[in-house]
Amino acid sequence: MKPTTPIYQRVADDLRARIADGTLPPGGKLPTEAELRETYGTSSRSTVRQGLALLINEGLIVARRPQGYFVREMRPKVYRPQQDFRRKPPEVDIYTHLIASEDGRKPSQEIEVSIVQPSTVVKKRLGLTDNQFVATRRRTRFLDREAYDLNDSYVPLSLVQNSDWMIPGDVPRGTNTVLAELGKEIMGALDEIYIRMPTPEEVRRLQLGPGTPVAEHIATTYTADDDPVQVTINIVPGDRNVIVYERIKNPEDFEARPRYPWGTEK
Amino acid sequence: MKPTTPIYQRVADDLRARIADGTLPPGGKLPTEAELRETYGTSSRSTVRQGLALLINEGLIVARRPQGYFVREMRPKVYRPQQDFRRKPPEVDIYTHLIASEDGRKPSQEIEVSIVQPSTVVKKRLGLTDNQFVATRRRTRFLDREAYDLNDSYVPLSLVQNSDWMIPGDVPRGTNTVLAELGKEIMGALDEIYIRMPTPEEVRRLQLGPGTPVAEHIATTYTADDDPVQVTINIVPGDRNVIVYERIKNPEDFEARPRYPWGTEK
DNA sequence: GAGTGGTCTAGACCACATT
DNA sequence: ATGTGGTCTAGACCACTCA
Repeated sequence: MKPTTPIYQRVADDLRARIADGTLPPGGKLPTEAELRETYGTSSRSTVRQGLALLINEGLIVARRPQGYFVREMRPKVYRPQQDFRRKPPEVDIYTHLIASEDGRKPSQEIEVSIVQPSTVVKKRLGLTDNQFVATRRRTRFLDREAYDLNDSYVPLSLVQNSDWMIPGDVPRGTNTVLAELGKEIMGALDEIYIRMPTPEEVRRLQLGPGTPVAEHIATTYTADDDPVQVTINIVPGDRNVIVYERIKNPEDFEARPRYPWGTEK
Repeated sequence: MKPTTPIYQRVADDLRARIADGTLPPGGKLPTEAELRETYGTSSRSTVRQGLALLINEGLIVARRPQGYFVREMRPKVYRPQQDFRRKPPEVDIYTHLIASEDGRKPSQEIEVSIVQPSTVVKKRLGLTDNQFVATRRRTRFLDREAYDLNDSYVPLSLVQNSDWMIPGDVPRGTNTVLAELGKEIMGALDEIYIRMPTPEEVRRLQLGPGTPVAEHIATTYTADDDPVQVTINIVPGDRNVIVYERIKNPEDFEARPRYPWGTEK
């Protein structure tokens, strides 16, 4: 009956409990590997490191060489409201301005426009055949220099060739307005949210710490006659965002709705 | 300039590439630790294990002792549609029936009802003072025996005392109907979605593999006069779910909307 | 019984930030 | 210069499943 819990598990469990009850506060310093080795009997260095690795992968602590291990501080989360789709379609390029008004931090973005072969994910959602190309706007968006999401939009090339959509910079009136001028007014959208660990590429672009999962948010927008127009793939780091949706029975009540009222902490 | 990449990184990078390009298909067997040790020169066992640990934490592989390491197979994702809030409020307890009709798998759930002191998360959203208690329905929901989410609802105790809400079983007409009968008709909701790694408790209850992140979905429902009624906290494992929302400009078009049409794979 | 991964030991040398 | 974590070596014993 007695499957004595491994030493590295006890290390992780004890430290996790001390983090949970506040004995080790956010930003606080953990014992060094040498100290832990002593605390938990004469175990070897890799054993305590194995325990610490668990906590790193849970996103609870970070290692800062050569200062030691520290309890991770959650940066304030970004308010990411779902736009009211009943009054106006979502405007992707004015996102940063929306956020700027909610928060003291300065938004900026890097935009890169190109023509590519669509991935199967994009192809399937736009209903494309094999030899059709798509135009893509790849954005990395920052708040006070810190990257806070990746946002790549795709539309069939035939649709936007020679339009403002292809301008490699901010489109002040919003890309959806451009699409409306091209006869593709957005009337609805389907959002899919996948939860997963980031790829190494995403870790690099978003400077993610270990143990930070992401949401992959795929939004497909449609015209009134169910014609898919644009696919947007949004990579949202879990440690600096909360995704907020509002649902309401009667759209006319919208003004009275509670916005996201809980500030920066859950 | 040449910071030679560590051996364990090369192990992880190579294997990750082979998984990405399909050389190692889902369910396929990786080389054993001994084989990898040989492939990457005379390195020691812990070195290759360190590389494999990276892939495990990325959710790409699993270790099955004593068969070896295998590429993780994504189980078909559960369709989790956003109910149409404009026609009827969400009915939490008939969730399982909704899903049963979309999918061949058999749903079941365990429900436990109790009275507790609210956590700060719940207290804040329900606007409670310090000495108010809440009633809670904790559910673990299964599909073909596999747990696929945790769903805990909270309402002020004063509201539902002696009502059907407290029945520790399925409430066929839905808990929101019960609340409506108590004078609290749900007219809107605010959804927050946090992305994070699971707690050990969640790992246990959902039998999560390493490297599986979760979404914590907090839904707060309101009456027409902005009175919070119920908080539901839903823990959604990332490896067996996709969260789907639909947005639409004109509610009357709803019937024509595209549902989630992409089956079990992204 | 053979082979797998799980746990652990007892060292080594290194890069790096702070003192 | 010191002490930290990062990487690596070269073993050990164990539990478990499969042939």
